[in-house]
Amino acid sequence: MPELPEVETIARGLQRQIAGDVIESVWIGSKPEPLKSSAREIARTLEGAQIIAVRRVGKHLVFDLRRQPGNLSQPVRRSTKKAARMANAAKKEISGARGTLGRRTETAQWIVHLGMTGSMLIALPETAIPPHTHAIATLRSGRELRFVDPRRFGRLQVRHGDGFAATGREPLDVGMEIFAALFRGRNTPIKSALLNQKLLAGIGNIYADESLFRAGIRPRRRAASLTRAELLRLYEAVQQVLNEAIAAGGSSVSDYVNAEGEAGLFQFELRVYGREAEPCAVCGAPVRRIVIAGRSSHWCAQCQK
DNA sequence: ACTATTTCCTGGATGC
DNA sequence: TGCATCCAGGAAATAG
Repeated sequence: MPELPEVETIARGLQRQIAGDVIESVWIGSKPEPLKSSAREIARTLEGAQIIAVRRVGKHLVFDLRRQPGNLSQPVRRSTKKAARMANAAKKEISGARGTLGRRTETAQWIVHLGMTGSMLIALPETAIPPHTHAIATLRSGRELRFVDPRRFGRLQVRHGDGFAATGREPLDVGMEIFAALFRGRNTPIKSALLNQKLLAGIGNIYADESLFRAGIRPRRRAASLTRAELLRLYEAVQQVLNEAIAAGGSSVSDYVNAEGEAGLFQFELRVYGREAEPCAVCGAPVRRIVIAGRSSHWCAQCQK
């Protein structure tokens, strides 16, 4: 399931391959459509837009777009000096790192949440369209961007402007003091707190379990009961696990593949997730599985207190 | 204001 | 073999 490292891997692949490309047309199929914006609004926003950048925010993929309002995809006319000047200004903006916003371009964002089983694939049009393909964006380069999601928990959305923000802190950017403050006074199990996207954005079931194992903290411990030393261990464990997982291209435990359709490798490094009854890699005690907030939680009773 | 539970969805695993 | 049932889980909705 795509969590922070998986979404980061996909975003990097997309950024490398399709940044600068232009979306020429959009097809949205299947009903009910997995959308937060209407199909019409998504098509209207994406068609003719240039992809300036692709990045990750929490578990969301964010496509930063730039478009010429009221001037879909046809080239800018240069019949007058004024038009030429404006075209140059627009060009400068597109090639420049972050120019001032001109009158002739506007920014928009395509926000994609992959849910449990979603993938965003770069494909050539001649390759077979896999089952459960819910949206296809055709690019000027001739390639296609395909949103595939068997379990349909993913969501597509467009926004005007460039202000999409995560609901919670980025685990890899947050400082220790703010991290510790997130859990202060919370009576919920630390496992639930780690999954709460309004606190930290991007951690899901796999990396919550792995982080707690590395930090030596039982998943049922009340968040507020963690000592400063434990919070520090958790802080470091979260960053370590996420960074290692990103370096390994994510964990492919179910359907996850990156933008090129390749699996990750971090599933082989998981120490407790999905290892119920197997011996703990550190002490040999059997890994346990309990349910917290309706989610499987894997842990070692010897190593975690 | 918080916390806990239910719901959505479908392929794969399990059970009889 | 076949059919029914269960399970996985992110996040929004609902309940307490």
